[in-house]
Amino acid sequence: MERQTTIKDIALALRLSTSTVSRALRDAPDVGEETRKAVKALAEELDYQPNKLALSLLKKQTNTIGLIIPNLDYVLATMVKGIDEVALEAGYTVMVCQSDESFGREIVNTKRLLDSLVDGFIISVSSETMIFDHIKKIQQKKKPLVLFDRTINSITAPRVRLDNVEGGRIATQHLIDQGYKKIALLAGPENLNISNERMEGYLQTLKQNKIKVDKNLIIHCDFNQEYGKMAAKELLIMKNKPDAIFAISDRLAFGALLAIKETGLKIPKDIGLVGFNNDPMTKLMTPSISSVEMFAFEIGKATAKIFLEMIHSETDMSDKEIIFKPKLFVRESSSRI
Amino acid sequence: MERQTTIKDIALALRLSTSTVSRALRDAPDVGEETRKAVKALAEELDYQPNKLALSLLKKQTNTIGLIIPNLDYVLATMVKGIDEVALEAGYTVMVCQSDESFGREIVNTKRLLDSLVDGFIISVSSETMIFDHIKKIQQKKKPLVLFDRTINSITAPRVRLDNVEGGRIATQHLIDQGYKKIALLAGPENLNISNERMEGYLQTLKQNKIKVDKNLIIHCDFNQEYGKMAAKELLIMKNKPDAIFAISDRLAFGALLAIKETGLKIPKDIGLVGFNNDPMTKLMTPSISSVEMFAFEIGKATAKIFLEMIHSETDMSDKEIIFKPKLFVRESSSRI
DNA sequence: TATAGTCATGATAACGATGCCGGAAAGGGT
DNA sequence: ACCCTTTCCGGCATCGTTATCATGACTATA
Repeated sequence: MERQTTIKDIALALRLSTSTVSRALRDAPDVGEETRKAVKALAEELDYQPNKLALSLLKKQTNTIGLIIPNLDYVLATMVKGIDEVALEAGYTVMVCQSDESFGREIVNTKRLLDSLVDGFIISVSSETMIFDHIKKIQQKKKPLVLFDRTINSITAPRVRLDNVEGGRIATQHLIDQGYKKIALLAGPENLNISNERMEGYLQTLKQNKIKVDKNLIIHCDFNQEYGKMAAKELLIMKNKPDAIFAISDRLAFGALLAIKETGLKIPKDIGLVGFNNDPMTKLMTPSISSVEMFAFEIGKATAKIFLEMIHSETDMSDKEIIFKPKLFVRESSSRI
Repeated sequence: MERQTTIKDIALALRLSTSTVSRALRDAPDVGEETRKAVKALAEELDYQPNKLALSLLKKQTNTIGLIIPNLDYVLATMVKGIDEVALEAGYTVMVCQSDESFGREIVNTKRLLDSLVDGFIISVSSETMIFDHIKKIQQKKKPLVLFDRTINSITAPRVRLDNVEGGRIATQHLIDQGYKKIALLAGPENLNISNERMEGYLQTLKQNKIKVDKNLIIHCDFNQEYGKMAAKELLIMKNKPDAIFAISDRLAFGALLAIKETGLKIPKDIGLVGFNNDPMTKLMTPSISSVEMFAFEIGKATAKIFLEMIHSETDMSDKEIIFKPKLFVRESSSRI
């Protein structure tokens, strides 16, 4: 690890004070023209890079964003890309930490990032997280915080998310419009907002269409193909089995697709299927799977923008909420008419 | 942004010097037992956290790893997870930067991370990268550097990767064993190591089996389903069209699968298909796709371990190379016998 | 009793940069 | 000849922490 050239080296070489060198490099007004040129020339020659640590220590600002996410699946990876793009543009670096859907890991990550003195946090909580003390701690320390995708109602902070209820509605209504009568719901973990909201949309739509809710047709499971497959199997061996499945995520839908194929049922004739996220893979399956687009990249960008706004302006934004409207992409798996 | 409690606050409150407080907190030997207790108690009460910036500035060490990757697809996300796990364990935080397969972005990211004074770099290059000055600069600054997955031969640094030639061999040999005669290759970008190595394995195996290489059956394209589909279509409308396709990545294989389906050819009867990466999705396709497992998680962990070794030991490791052996998972898309 | 040796603590410099203040030199106006 | 303003630059403190050296009080030893 080579010693970096510092402002002091330049000062010494040119018989100037460090103050003057510092000013020259920053194009401060009160520096002689020749001095400035000499300093810049030497800085260039010695490949001088200002030491960010020293600056951060002084300014109490690291230009770093702590990003905590539960995993790196298609949707989150896309959101991260959006966040990254905006942050980079604004001169911020993003520290990504995966909680791996574990409450414990999320706490460790939060602590780590707090210790590293990130300027603020962007968080999407793990599915296990039901206690939010670690997040409250961030706010106690008055660090900017933005929640996205999987938001939390009991925390007052700006949030960016999809209108999941609406997503549940359009998916369910579409299935009903296609003539499906007994629509099952493959839901996510029980305490997860996004899952419950999509379920809410599902329930609302059933009621609006005067379809009785059958609780047996609602199954919760973790976001994982295997679980999705098992859960779908459970549904398909019931006496009163569904003629359509609305999966709260595409991963679950992929699992369901496998389960359906194994039972020999025909899609979309015998049974319909709609997923959520509009994963590019949905197009590639046979049959292709209808899915609800959630504009992950845009959500990521909007999140980063709000974060930056929060950092740069003094106004309270804690009640700001940006909600994206979902859009259904109809494909073979649910096109019966 | 609330003022953090510092060592000075504690010193002032207890009428001690900062030196003593510092020693007490670090369990240094020459501190009175009572003093130590008092300091620790107060530190606890005030929720004191040592300022990492100050420490880093002093120690010239940030406990941070700069990770540069071309994207966050399944394989890389899995590798990142492996790296993250090992790094976290060792007290390091990973700064992930996506180059998005762009040479320019890769350079910007490198510069950023260098400026942020990360302790070292772990890099998998973008497919555009053919000039390595930015990477050489890292080495000039004597920062530890480990290359993984997409490594570079002209740079002397420890590397962790798959035996891609072997991967190409086992995939190709498998297709030959299944009775396929005219095996096409869906290759990646022209200057990408991993793609060329897999191609090398393909070529070797054809020669060993006395099969003449038909250059028309080798098509290069970017890692993207759409391109994969287009390239496969090109192959399938040829007069002398192939009876099997070996795709250098599963994404390309997914595209190829679509193309094949559209032509109405039967898999695996009329045409065989083998992919690379063993993406979980390969199991879910219809038909399921045979694929070469590359042990991404293990590669990630091994990479991080080497990095840590490099940081902690003084011995030169620049010729260290860890090579994982691939394993073929045979599925429906190539099981003809 | 003089000397050396422990023990607990304090003072100071340092890491690399910036911000504020003050001062010398030069120029301009009366 | 005097004062006032610019212009340009150096000195010092500061950010939070640790390392090194210094100091003072007490104890043990000959």
